Amino acid sequence: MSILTREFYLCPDVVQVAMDLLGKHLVTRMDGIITSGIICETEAYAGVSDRASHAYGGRRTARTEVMYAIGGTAYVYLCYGVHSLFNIVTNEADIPHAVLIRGIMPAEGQAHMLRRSGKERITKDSGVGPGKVSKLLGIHYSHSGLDLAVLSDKMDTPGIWLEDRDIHINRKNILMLPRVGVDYAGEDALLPYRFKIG
DNA sequence: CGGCCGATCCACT
DNA sequence: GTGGATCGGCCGA
Repeated sequence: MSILTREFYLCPDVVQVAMDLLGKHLVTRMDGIITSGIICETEAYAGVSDRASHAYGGRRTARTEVMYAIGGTAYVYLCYGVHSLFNIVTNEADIPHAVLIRGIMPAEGQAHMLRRSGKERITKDSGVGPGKVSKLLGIHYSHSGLDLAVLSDKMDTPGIWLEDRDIHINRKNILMLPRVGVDYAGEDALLPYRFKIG
């Protein structure tokens, strides 16, 4: 087991990072409660040239400013007024690449996940859907800007990080698909920037 | 300041 | 398959 370090997130190829994240554990510590899931679906957002990205054209707003932070920073935003969507900023500072985490397979703390989601059982798709990822793991848009590579040692502060627990996903088992919900992006909506374990 | 709308989810038909 | 929920962010006036 090893915690993913800054080096992992600094990779200049956001598409590569999106694929490498499959099989990694996404772990949160909220109010001292640890929950985690194995990442099974991601989407890459390729910065200023990507019409689907919030940073397209170099746009900077109060919300998206964190996308310009150094790789390994959390970018979480509110979608449809209801869902917090969790992204991992990648690449060096001022290059606003990000990977949206679209799905996890619940691992540790499943009882807490059930409580957070109001469901009775964990099923195969309990953690599939970007809103559901955050719901299960207790991630809120107020956590935007958290550093995923340098953890606070205070148990009572929110913590989000990733772990490599030696799960290797063979490239042949990665499905490459168009991204979801980005029809407004014109030709970029067709890019195969969505990755899931097949 | 007002109005529109979204990198979604779920209940309901 | 469809539509409502729900509200912060973004843009135009």
